Amino acid sequence: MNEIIHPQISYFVMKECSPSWEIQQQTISFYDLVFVLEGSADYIVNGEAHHVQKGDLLFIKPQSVRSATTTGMVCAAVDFLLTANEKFELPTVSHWEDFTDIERMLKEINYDWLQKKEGYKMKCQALLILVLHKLLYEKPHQKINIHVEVIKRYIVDHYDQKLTVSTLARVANISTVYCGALFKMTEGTSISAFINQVRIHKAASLLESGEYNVGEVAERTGFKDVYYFSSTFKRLVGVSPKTYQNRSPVIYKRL
DNA sequence: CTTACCTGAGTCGGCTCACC
DNA sequence: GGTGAGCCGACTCAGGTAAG
Repeated sequence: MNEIIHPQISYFVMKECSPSWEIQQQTISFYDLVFVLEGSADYIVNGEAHHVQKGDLLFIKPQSVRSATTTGMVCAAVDFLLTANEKFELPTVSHWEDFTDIERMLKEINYDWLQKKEGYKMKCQALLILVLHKLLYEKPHQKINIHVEVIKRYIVDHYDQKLTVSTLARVANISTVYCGALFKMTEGTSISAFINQVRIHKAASLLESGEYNVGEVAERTGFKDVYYFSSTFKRLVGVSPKTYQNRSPVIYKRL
């Protein structure tokens, strides 16, 4: 699957489909995404029947044969194309417990698509990429834990400062031990590992910039000890900070 | 001389588990 | 959702080597 794709929206609609609505059997030449916001519908995709209802996402690939009927449904549908070397894969049907974010973005696309003001295609394309990113990288049944979100955002905003679990627990207003356990359970990684990951990602971009030496990068990313920074960087990235910097193209030259 | 890196010892905070 | 205890690994510090 591509890390970045450039979907060209050919058709977008957000509408209420009456019981008389139907799609005749046809082979499509585009990607078709249908998000059911209310009601239900019966789709047949490549000979396979799918009953979709509120919260269901239907994903149909190009060259698929599809037909559909409904007893009444509110849905958002988007048809899009990718360039020849781009690919996008999702299950034909997936169910989303919490689709408020997706619905909000689809409504935003609808708002701009209907107005067709200058630059609307660029904005709709960007919003569709956000929707596709969410569909691809978030699990449909994944519940976002508000405490963990608060902790992660605090870490990203304060990675250059001394961060302890007790500080983060206070920020999230939960106990220290529970904080660590909750984070591990939700994210699958420990808090300290997450902090290191954020710091090393930031360090890598500072090194790439060529503006700072290894010691300055260590200081700017919250590492008190440049040697500890160096060993952590090497453990996570695979090469020492200096080697990494030397391999990166120069963006800024130090004076 | 400066910078980067390595190693070993000691300390302390975080993680896990059992339990409430 | 929270606590206590024990273990372990992350981290610090000091001392050293190597390369430019």
